[in-house]
Amino acid sequence: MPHSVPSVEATADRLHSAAIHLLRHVRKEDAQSGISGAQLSALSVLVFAGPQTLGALARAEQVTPPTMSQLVNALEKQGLARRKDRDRRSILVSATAEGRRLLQAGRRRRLKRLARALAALAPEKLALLGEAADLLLRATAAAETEQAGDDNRRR
Amino acid sequence: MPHSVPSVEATADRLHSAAIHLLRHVRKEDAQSGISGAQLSALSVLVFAGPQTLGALARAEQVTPPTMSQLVNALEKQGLARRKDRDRRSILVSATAEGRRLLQAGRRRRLKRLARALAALAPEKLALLGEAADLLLRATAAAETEQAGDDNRRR
DNA sequence: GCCGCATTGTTAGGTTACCTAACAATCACG
DNA sequence: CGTGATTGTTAGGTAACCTAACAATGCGGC
Repeated sequence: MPHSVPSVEATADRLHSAAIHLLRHVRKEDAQSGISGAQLSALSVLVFAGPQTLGALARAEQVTPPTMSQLVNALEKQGLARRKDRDRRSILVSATAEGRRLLQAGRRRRLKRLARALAALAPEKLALLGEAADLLLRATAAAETEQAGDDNRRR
Repeated sequence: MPHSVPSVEATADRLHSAAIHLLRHVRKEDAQSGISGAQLSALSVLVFAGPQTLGALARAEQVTPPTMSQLVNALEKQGLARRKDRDRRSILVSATAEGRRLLQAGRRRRLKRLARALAALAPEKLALLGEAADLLLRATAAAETEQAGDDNRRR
């Protein structure tokens, strides 16, 4: 087992840890949004991935349909999302303008906090981080689609 | 507003997104651990940061003391953590050997999944990711200690 | 020494997030 | 058509969180 070159395992470990700390850091801003983490996260999917059926949204959030139904109830009651019939059994959930506003405001707070943490870095370090983020996004996205079949079979 | 050099804001944004996707990806393994996400996360702090008072653990998990008390109850009932008196009002919570085992097993599953996603990358990309992880860890850690005073004042 | 005040946890009681089981309705397709 | 798979919701329960109130202890000033 070679280890002279950066091992995949060690890199995975450090990335994992970094991601945990990063999100723990920025999540401190979320209290100010006035809605819960679960609702915020669902809303975020709606805003960035667009309108979804309830089932798709549940899968995206790794939650069962009844749970998502109730989260959407809460979001609707606050005017942040809306149900719309697609055919007569499935529905499309989408964010309202107010939902988008609330989400973006919270997101800006998160990013601002993260930006403060990055402010002291030299430009080339920043560039390196940017490139790393892109690599990571592509790698996890690829792994998702690969394992989509797997996961479906497993449930 | 300059944008020729990689802007801090844009980089923060991509890192944020990458971290979210990364954790969403690996979290799929957690169901197999048999305990809940909240318990797993608290246990992880105990294993990696060592024994803590209940209050410190609550702060680390960004949760109130009663909530943490109840999480620790659950962990104790399963033999994964243990309370120990420090003086006669404060207690030290620590992971048991079984707690450490369970945590490490889950962690290995997470890392394995992440490693699979990284497997296709060229060695130099891996090295880049490793360096990025380190940079990030240091940057967020520094920001934490800086804002510790701030946060204390705010509560 | 001791008195007040801050620190540390727990109890009580409530809300929200999540689950499984059961169901209702609709769609798709032979 | 009618049967089986898909899509949501209702019902009922547990776990995760909160605030308020409290009990007990530690600690610094006098």
